[in-house]
Amino acid sequence: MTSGRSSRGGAPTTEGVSRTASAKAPERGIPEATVARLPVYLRALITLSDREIATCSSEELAAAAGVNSAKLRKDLSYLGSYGTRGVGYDVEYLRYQIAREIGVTQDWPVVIVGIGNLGHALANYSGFSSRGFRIVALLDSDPARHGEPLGDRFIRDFADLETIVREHDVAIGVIATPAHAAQDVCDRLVACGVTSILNFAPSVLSVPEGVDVRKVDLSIELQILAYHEQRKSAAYDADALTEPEIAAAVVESA
Amino acid sequence: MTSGRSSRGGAPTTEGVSRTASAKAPERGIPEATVARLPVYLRALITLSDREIATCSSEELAAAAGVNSAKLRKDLSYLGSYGTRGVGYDVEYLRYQIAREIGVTQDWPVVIVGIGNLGHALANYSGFSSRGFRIVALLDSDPARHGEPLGDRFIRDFADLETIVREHDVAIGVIATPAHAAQDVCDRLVACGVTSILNFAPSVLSVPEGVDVRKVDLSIELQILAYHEQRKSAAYDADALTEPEIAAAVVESA
DNA sequence: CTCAGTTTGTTCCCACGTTCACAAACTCCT
DNA sequence: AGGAGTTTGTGAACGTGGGAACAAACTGAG
Repeated sequence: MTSGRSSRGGAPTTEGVSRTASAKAPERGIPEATVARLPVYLRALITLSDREIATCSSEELAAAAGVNSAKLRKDLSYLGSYGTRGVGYDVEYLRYQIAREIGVTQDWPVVIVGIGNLGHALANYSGFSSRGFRIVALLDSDPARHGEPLGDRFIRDFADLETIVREHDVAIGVIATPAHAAQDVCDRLVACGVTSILNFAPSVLSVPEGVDVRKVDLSIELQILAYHEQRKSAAYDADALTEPEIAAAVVESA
Repeated sequence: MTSGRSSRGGAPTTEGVSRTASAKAPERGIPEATVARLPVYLRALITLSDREIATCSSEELAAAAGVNSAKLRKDLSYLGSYGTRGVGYDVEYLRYQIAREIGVTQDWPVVIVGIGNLGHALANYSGFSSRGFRIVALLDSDPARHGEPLGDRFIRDFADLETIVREHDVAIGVIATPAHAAQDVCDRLVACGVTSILNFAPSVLSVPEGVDVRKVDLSIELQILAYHEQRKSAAYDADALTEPEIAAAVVESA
């Protein structure tokens, strides 16, 4: 078990207290960056598993996941020592361990709020159900949509939210409404006891402590690409100019 | 005017050389984390602008964008000195400067490949067109879908890709196909000269140097939420156990 | 003009994340 | 058994990012 530890963090600057309340003492603490990659590793392992590959090296798995092998090994080391030196990783075993660590070995009931174009796409998305996420309700505030069949469910009234959340013990909510409705929906979800929210609406949500929000913003992703694309073109332009011309252009733009 | 001054950059820590070769010397280098936030600031400024607010402080803008004000000021400082001390930022002016820096003051033709549920949602998404992104083609390899109207376009054959890309000088492609088709589509896009790709398919794309890929993966986002959700529950469980019991449980699971 | 009040731009420092490089631990062959 | 070859797990160096704090630069009142 290598009780050593040490080296991590090192300076307990703002901690000191810590032991105050109850738990929180060990805080196994898998870094956030690692958590974000675990699902990628899991998918790569599932692919290998489907191809009936029993064992793989960190190099192979890293290639399948699109990362550097040293990073992969360090990431996996936060979970424990699940590999064998000189051999590699057992695909099925590692797959199970990662799935357990992420929590996808259990069933997660999910509600989707806002059944427009995106909501339809989400409701039909097979990637949800295949990873332990079960859509228990599709909610919309527009009465014209109530009762409409979608996937293996029917669209229901957003007013039924609280009943549904309590009945199915829902912890995760997906917001796919227009931006102007997102904060209201979010507040309602939180009030019902939902503590994790995936937000597709282009708006900043404010939530109380203890509630996690992740946002997916299509427009922002495109803008980031546009920025880099613009710089690629600018690099060409810069090559076409001599240094004095660059200096002149800089002054001009100021 | 403030001709001289500058003061940008400040600490030439690891630079020193820099002046060596031709271009690449200045390399204004906005940090990636900052680039990812600029679209958020832009959206916040547009909201303020719509409310006819002429000026705002870093504190106000930071609140609207959901970030810390020191971080916001530092981010903006990479673009230049666009604020006035003791006053704040001119909303319209800053809005324009950020839009120009990101590149959304110009028009970006975009093709979407794979018109399933998600492709439909993307084609109808207003956030694209409102930020300078113009969808010039919706492509799918399924002949049954060709000619189908969607938004203000018709679905066309994927085989037309090269013609369309050359005709409209498309630099950005969106992949919304099933996972198994994504790498092929990606290769075709790259071969036609597309250098920025937004990938919605749950697969790792490999591209040559110089091509940017960003991925949006709904399933991964949910899994990250599930991980944190699981730990919240685990915290409760831990509270219910005494320390020896925790130790026992840990050993057992290993 | 001067002074008090306000807000930006920047510096400094710490925490986090990435990568290299290598010892430890395993397999396989002779 | 022993040694060569392979691959993991991790220590250490490096780079990036975040936040507190403060000097610089502005406004406005007297």
